[in-house]
Amino acid sequence: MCKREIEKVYDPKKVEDALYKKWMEKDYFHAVIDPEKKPFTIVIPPPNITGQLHMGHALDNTIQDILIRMKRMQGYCTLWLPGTDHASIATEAKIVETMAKEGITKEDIGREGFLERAWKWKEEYGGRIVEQLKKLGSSCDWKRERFTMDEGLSEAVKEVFVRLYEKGLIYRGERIINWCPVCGTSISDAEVEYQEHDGYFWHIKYPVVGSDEYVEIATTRPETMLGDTAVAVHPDDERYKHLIGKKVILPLMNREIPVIADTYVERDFGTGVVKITPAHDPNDFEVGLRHNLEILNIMNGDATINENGGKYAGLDRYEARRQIVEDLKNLGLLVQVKPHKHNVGECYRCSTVIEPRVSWQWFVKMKPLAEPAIEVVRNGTIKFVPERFAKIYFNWMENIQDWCISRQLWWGHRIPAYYCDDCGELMVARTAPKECTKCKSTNIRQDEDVLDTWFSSALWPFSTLGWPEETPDLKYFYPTDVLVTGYDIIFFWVARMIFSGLEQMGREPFKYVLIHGLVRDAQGRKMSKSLGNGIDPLEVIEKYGTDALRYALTVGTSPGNDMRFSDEKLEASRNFANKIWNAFRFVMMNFDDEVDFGKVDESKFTVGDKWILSRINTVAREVTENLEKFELGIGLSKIYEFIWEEFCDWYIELVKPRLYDREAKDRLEAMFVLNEVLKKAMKLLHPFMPFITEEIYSHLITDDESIMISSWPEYTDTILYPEEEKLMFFLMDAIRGIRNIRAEMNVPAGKKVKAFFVVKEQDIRELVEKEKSTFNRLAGLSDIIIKSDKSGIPQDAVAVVVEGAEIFIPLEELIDLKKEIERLEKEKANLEMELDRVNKKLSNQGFVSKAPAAVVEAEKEKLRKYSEMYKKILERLETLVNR
RNA sequence: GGGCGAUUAACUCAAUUGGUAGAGUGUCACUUUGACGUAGUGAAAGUUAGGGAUUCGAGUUCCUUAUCGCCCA
Repeated sequence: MCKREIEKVYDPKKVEDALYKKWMEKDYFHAVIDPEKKPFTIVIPPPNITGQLHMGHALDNTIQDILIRMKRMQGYCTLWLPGTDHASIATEAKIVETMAKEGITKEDIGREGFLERAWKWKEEYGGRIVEQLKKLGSSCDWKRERFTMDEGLSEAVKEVFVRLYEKGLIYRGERIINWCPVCGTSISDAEVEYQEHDGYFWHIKYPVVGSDEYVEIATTRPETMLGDTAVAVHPDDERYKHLIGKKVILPLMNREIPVIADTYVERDFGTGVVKITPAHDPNDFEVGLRHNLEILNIMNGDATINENGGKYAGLDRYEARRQIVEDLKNLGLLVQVKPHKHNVGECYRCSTVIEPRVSWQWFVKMKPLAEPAIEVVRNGTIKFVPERFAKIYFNWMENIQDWCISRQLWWGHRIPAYYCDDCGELMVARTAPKECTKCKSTNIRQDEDVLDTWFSSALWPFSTLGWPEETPDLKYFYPTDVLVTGYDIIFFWVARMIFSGLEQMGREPFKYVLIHGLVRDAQGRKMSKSLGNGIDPLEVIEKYGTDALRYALTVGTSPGNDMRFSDEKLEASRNFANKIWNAFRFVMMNFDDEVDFGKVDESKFTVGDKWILSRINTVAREVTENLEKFELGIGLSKIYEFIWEEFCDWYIELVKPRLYDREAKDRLEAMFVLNEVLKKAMKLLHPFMPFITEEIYSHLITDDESIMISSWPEYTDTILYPEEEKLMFFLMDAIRGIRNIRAEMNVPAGKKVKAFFVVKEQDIRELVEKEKSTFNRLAGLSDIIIKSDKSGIPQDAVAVVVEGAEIFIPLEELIDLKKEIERLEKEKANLEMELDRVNKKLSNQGFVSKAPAAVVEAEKEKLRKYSEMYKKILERLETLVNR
């Protein structure tokens, strides 16, 4: 160890980047398969290449890094596999946007040209977020970094598509899907968000053919009537029974459409008559199938009315709505317009109102895949943490519809399906067929569509490890251990990884799903681009350092709950880093240049030495347990309290004289304990605050090249000193008691006072004798007189009653008798309350017979202790009052 | 409409087999003591949203009401 001047204030900038660089150079993040070791694997939720690091990423990756770093130190072969997602829709939109600025459209440059641009964009900006992840200290195995459109991962996508197709689990069909007119593509059910809108119910009359009767229907989307192919009533509805089988005239279009009976109709809702538009409503589509109705598509991809819409063709959907309502009104067919709140589906990306629309798409048949995926969570093979998220998962999986996977986009994995233009044959193949398998024509073309981004990320836990190749990585690291993510993508991603892993690998993709909440702003609002209330993690790092950011994101949080993020929290975090730094600084300043711990004599260990060694040992056990149960917030608090309160406030204060006195006979032992405890504390803290702990550790006396690859502190029975813990408890209790009295009696801070310690127990007596100077120093005493009874103690003294001793401080003229009596009365009342509570408990038969013996024993011990203290207080009061 | 979560000190949150409610911030008083004022010492602050049940014992389990938030339909 080299002694040197250490800055008074910790400056993260001076160490963080350099340390990360060192770790990279030393290759510590890289996992090398070792059959002797157990693997521990996490795959990163791949951020979008278009993304900018936000607090959500910071939290998610901090949690993963904490788990990974602990496991690495515990000796697992630890792999944290990083990578990025091509984010089909988001990326395509981004590139279209930049092209628009140059006045170019996709169509201008064509598919090839567009993809060229997209890849160029990816090469240029796709790595940005990866660099930002590094600023967080993430110990990812960058040598294994993957991208969802890598060659290997693309192979995996093709392979899965073909396999599912061959098993009949992927099919192409003309079905109703969610269409986003702005993104210009279909999206899956999961990608639709429902938002309450203020709308209207338009009540419209449809004339019945061959009578002067009308039926009245109510609709929230009148423009869809252009595509009506029936009206429906409930089969048991007496009001309309006579109309079933008849026809009505569809106004404006003047088409005759049938009146059908279907139990889907709710008699009590609206008028009890429903218009049926199979091409533009999911429920109507089902009705249409049951009744073999015509599917009449009236809309183009950009949500304008198509040629099937008669005179309304070419109008935007909302303009068409306006005109249709106007026309109906003029025809006298509009009965009434009622305001109506209803939920409207919006595109999760661009918030455009979704248009349900029938079209040819590719689907994954979900039922057979969902069943085993439900089972593995049901039977505990995969556990959600916290458990309640399993319910959300079940709810979704049990009600799942087939998954629409085709997207009308160019950026993504192109669907490996081919059509023969001569005979119409459909071919699904891993490699493009040269000729039609049926008619041998070479006139074939590939499907234009690409796959949903989530189709490829669903394969992430195994595609990144080399699948479909049987790679050593795959064999060793799969299934992975924990997946860490926010609750917002359970449906999008977690669920799909589970069924994909089970289907392709025959095994679950991970054992635990650790769910965290959202990071909100100081007012509790969701951080969003549009609100502009987002806090940039990189700015935070710049200002407070990465360790402070990570601490602030972890402390006092519990899994699955949202958290607020504020400057106050960051300041507290930074202060903690500074506190640690100064504790370390103290140690460094007092170490000798040459220290030989080989000469340490354990018999010279003081009560304080043994106490702190015993405590860090226990803390190590507790923190390990917390981390293994994913209780990161609790674990971190324990380390915090240990370092700040036990190590800094007490141990360092205790040990100072032994260091200042260069001749002290137990100076070496003090240095040893400081080094030892700081080492362990840094190790326990390292997963949370990797940089400062590494920096400090590198200056401590160790055999390790880096804290990152040092061994995790393990609890051992041999470093457990209950007797010393008890004595230290007395020491701290007594000192606190004296300090308290001094403050209450307004004794000037610098004034030293004499104290009498009345002690009965031998071990405490010995402690006070041995640690006399400690008491003097920390409690502001000038002298301590140890006695076994109260004889000879001046009357005008204040009394401090603690467990194990009665301490008297003669304050002479300083004492205010009235005040002292008041104080003692207050204490008496407190003790009476405690005694009352304990007595009630112990006199309760139920408690004594049913509570665990240890709990009863603890209460008895309290009774003994409080009675003793109570007795002393009474005596004291008596002497003062009788004076 | 169904489900889930939250409601704890002035503020923000913890409290994971049910065993006398804790922290950070803030507040008040004192302290230029040789690691740290991004600090130290001491203090004040809570009928754990309301009601009920189970239990020897409930912030924790169950039921119910209220308010807020989220997810699903």
